[in-house]
Amino acid sequence: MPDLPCDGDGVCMVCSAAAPPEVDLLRCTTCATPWHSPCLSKPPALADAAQWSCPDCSGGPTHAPAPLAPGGSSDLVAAIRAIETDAALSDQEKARRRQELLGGAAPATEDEEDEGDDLLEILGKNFSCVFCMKLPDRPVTTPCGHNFCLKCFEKWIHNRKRTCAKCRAEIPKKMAEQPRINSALVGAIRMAKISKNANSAVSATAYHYLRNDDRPDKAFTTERAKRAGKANASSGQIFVTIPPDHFGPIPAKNDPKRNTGVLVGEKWEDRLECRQWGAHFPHVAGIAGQSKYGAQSVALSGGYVDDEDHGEWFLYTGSGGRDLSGNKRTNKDQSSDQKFEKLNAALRISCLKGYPVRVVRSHKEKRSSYAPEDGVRYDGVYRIEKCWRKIGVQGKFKVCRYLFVRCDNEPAPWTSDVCGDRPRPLPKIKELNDAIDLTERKGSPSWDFDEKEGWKWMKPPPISNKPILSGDPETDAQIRRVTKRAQLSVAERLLKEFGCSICRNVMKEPLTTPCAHNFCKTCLLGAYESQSSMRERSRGGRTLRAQKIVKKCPSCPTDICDFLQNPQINREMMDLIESLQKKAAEEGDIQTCSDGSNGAQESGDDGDNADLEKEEDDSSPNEEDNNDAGCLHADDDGPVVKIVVESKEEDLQLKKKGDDKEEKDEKKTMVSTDVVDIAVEEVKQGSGKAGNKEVKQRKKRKGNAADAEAEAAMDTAVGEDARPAVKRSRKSGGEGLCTL
DNA sequence: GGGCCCGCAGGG
DNA sequence: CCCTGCGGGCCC
Repeated sequence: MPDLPCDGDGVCMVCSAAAPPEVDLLRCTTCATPWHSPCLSKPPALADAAQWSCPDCSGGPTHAPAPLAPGGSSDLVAAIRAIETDAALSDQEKARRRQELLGGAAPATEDEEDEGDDLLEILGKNFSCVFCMKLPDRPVTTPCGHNFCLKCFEKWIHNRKRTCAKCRAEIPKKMAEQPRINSALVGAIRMAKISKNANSAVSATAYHYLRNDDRPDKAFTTERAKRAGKANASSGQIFVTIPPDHFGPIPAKNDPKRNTGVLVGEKWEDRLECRQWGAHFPHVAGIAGQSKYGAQSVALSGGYVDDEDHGEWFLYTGSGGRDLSGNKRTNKDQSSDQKFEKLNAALRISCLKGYPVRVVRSHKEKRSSYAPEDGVRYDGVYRIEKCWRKIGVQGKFKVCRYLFVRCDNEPAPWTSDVCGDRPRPLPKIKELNDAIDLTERKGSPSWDFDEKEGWKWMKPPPISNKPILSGDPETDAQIRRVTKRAQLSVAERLLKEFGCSICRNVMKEPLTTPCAHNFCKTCLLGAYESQSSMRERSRGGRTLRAQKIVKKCPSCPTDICDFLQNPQINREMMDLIESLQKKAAEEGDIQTCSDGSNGAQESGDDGDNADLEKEEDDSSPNEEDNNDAGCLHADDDGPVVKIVVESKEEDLQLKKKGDDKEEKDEKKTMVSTDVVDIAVEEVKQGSGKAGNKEVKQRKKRKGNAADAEAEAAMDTAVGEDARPAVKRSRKSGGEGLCTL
């Protein structure tokens, strides 16, 4: 028998004793509900009765966690589970990754802990449920702008109270009957808690839960290719425990499978297998790197005729400047200048910093005597001593050029030496005479030679910005999502929770509608500005009864007309937002210097860079979209004002994640049929276009080739799409084929 | 050996 | 999201 309280009439819902004697009644200190103590499965000791919280409020078994908002901790749990089940990881490594996942960055620093505390404090100061005095669990917000736990609120309502416990304002029937959880608050509170509990409670629970989950071991055989062969395969398990932005050799400690590390001369069948051992991660691309951070590795596979291989040193060509239309991945012919951007910029950073760059050679490089006969081979680390541009051998366009010189403690696979490299004089490069944009390292290199210890990091290697890959695409995608969130400061993430879905900025004077959507006061009111709540109708000479106008919430079909009569600012939320903004502003400095963009700040090398940037001919793409992305607006239907009196049953309870898309589509169709109604006012001009885009995207998802083509035709005809036709052709070609 | 094709991974 | 990319299978 579950524990049940006394009902509204004071009748025990367990034993049905009407009006039990007062001594047998226990009042919950949290929700004030009376309980018949003899019927409790675990009645409190007499001494504790004064402090007693009922099973509903104290988190007993009936108090199962509510389904979380989309993108919530279920992602997190899945990601943690993946770590736990990864047999390739030592317990220590697992712990480290869990921590990374939960805390945001590798070893949790004091700062982070402080941040968590601060935020919880801020939250606690601004929010507390009047009933339980705690941070609201499943928070609901009254139209008068006060926040409570759902449970506490329901208890209150259940006791036939129809006024706000805080301000005594009347609570509308709808809110009383169907309170909505304010998911913006849920997110904010949860994040603050996670950031606080990263090292203790949360991870401990997760750890236990996952330890017991003995899913079959994926071992090291995972090959996720869906079709035979590797032409279009997924890469499979990653065996080494380095993040994809790890520089330098792969040491034994990151090779839990063999405990040898990746040794010079190791060979693999192909690029996918090479990737699994971390020597060079990209599946197709020749350069692994990030434009503001550096390049970790390159592949020599004969993709660029300008390459020139001399074993201990070689000349490498940058990427780009080629026409990849027609759904190609590569193309021998240059058709435009390469620039020091993207991966080419990454290589240049490695040059400036003197980072070690891993090099793999592929059998596909036919013109080099150092290339392996078959497969892909790891040849150790090199440094990029100089880079520049020149007109490529094809004669028309500029290419980026890089001088790589070997600097590895292990001998190269082709030498009979037993020792690795020693610093050697730079080779004389003829083409340097007509080099453009020459860039050389000015400061001392990060990776350098020490007479006693050989090649080593003289300056600490750059701190990784990425989680370690598992090779399982789903897991990695989840981890990426989680860490991406984690990369924002906690305060920023909290602020993100408080975005107004009309103006997309952090809310000013937030209003919480009875349907639990949040907007800036001015945005929401502005959206209905020209509408009065009643509409005088006259037909012929006589005046008809005034008809009530329905005003739809901008985020859902709920009529919020009554709420709009006298909307109350959610003061608590407003105060919180202000504290957070202050905190985020303080954090600002720290954020910017930890994001890895300290790339090319070596003394004095900036002059060069600036020059380069200026000189680059600007064939800037005519982007029709700004980065505030159509997708943000796409689900923005704007408030729809209509005059129909209809009772639409809303079932917008907390939806499970994954239902999101359907919900959106549902909403869309609903609106489009409703638009027949008399007055339709859209908040945003141009939302029609956004909608159009959304439709296009959906079609694309469905792979509707005919529609896509019609669309493309329309684009051309209307001239709306300013992209060059070649760029589209790769995409449309792909679509056409994949549907058949 | 060359051309075509396209799933996938990563950068921004 | 959209774009890029020194692959790999397959057909000619």
